[in-house]
Amino acid sequence: MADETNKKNATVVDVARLAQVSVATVSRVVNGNYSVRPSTKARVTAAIQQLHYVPNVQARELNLQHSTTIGVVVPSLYNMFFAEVIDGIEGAVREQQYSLLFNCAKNDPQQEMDCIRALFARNVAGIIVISPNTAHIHADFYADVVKRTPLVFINNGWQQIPGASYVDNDERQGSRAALEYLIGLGHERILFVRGVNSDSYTVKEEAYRQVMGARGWFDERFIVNIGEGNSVSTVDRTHDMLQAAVQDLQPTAILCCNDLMGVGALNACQSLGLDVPGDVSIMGYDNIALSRLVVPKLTTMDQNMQELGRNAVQVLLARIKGGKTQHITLQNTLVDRETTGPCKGSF
Amino acid sequence: MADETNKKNATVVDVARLAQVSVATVSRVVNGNYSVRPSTKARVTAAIQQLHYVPNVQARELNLQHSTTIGVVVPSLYNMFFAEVIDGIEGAVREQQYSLLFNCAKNDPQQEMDCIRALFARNVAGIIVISPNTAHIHADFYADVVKRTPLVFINNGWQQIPGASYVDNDERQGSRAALEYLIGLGHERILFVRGVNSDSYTVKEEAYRQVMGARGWFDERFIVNIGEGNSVSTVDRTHDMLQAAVQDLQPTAILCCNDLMGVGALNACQSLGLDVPGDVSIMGYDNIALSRLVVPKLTTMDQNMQELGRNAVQVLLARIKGGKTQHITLQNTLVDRETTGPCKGSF
DNA sequence: CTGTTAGCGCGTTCAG
DNA sequence: CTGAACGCGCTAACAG
Repeated sequence: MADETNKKNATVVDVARLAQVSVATVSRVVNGNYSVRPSTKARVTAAIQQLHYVPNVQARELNLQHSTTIGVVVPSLYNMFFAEVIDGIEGAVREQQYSLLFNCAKNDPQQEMDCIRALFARNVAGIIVISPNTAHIHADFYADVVKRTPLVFINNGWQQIPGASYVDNDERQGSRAALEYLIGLGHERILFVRGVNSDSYTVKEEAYRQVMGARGWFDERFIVNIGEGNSVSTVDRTHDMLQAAVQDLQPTAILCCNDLMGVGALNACQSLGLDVPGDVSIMGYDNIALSRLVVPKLTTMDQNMQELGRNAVQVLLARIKGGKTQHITLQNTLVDRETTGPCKGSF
Repeated sequence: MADETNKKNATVVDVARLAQVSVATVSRVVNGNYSVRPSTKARVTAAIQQLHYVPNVQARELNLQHSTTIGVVVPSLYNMFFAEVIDGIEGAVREQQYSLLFNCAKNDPQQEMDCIRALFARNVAGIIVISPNTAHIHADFYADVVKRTPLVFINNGWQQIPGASYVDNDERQGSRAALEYLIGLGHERILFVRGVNSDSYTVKEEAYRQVMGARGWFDERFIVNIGEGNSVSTVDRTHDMLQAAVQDLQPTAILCCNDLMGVGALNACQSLGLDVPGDVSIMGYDNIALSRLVVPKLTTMDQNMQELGRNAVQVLLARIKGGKTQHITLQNTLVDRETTGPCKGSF
């Protein structure tokens, strides 16, 4: 009822005055770290209620010299992969009572650096960078960042920065597993579809060369590079480029570096009138929601994005609290759905 | 060279000491709001460089009594709709040199309120809530929020909170336009697909009833409710439920309340061996990336998510700077792609 | 043009 | 158990 229509938010001083105590006492009941006589505690609590008092975290952090905000930088929001990783991060961050400062670099190295700098100024306790563009950023830059604040990279295979932590997937092993699975189904003519501008494509291609080469099946022409691999247009470009490749090379299976390409491959086969998986088997990589939305549902390798995010938070927080840097590697697991099946021989 | 390996970040005091000036002078060159003799300015600048000094925004804001952080609350990240709106928000926020505190309510009203409270404690300058769950939250709650901080709702049709701002799409008009388009193509037997737990479905259904009723074509059975409409499983559930409905009712066109349902409808028709758009036309709503990824590409109504986000930021900032609340309504425009075509009569 | 000082909101000594 | 005073990093007001 005695509702203060005062615009300004209440502070410890206001509460102290109303409760007839000192600001120190207010602080004590708010934080509950020192004993306070029950009767005065009650008075303070009442005052807090009445004033709708909420402690100012900024002021507290300034005083305590320690932040409870962590920053995250992501290259784009247009690949669900990132959205799902962020979802994992956000959940873990909230559980720990931290807050999340969100920045999107829009696939631009310059903006990526700007984001990091902005985060510094905000006095974050640590930073998580998803799929950083380290190929286009001075190595010194992140080396300097690490001197200032704990840093965790998610899915960065390009270069190691001493002092940073890493949470990755073992995409080399995952790619091998995918290929072995296809081979187990009887496939030999396996097309490999990759993109540009990400180290992960290269890692996967190496696995492909090795597995196929060991069996004497490797053929350079079976590697198709469809260019930019992380945008919406990736699907269409894959669709277009693969129609020709499939007709020329007559593969019985196609392994794609991500699900966007996987869907593009699926569309291409359907445009060609081929049955999937009757005539040709298709595998994606990532297991983003999209892979479950198409018909037939895409068989893929799960990059467990949620876990990527949760692990990154855990590693970061451990580091913030004085622990060491870590390098966690998760295993990709195969999600067997509807686009793969036994090889029926040539078609 | 003289690289201070000191863990602590440099402060104005450090810079002042090194440059042999007072802290006030440092502040002046940093903010450039008062004139400083070029020679001393140079000394200060040099010291800043040498110390890698970055102003502490938290401290500045505490002093200035005004925040440059805005908070955003989103119900989920698993519908690309939200990801794209956030993308718009993030871009606009950065342009204005503000930062974004990100919170995900995971479709839970309780968590939605917790997010808002956490934002208060962080002393945000204002808050944007996307598709709030006002149906399950005390009206008082948001009424109180507005007393403390500027608030903008994106896509909230449920209830008006005095003192809040709104950025919406005119989904009523958009739905009418969609129907008129279908009718112009010769369709009369138009199935309407909706979900639960969002006011937007009801708005669209009203438009459907009105447009169809005016022509004497309305039939209650042509309204199909597929339940939860914003999750990944929405597509599958629509797929399942629509197969029966399409066989029973023999529609020549299907209007869906969002693209997830649109894709489900497309899958259903294809499972039935029907040609889209030859046998039946399908329209989605939203124009999320997914609508461009399926084959054939989905005709849909564009909710211009980017603009939703950018407008929300603009409205919020205007309010923060002392302006009035606003209510902006955007128009949905039709995106004519490959799932709609002229009605060939019954099939 | 430059230096000194007060105070933003808070938690924590240190005295009582 | 409680209160007074200090300082976190910064900017604005006021002197010089």
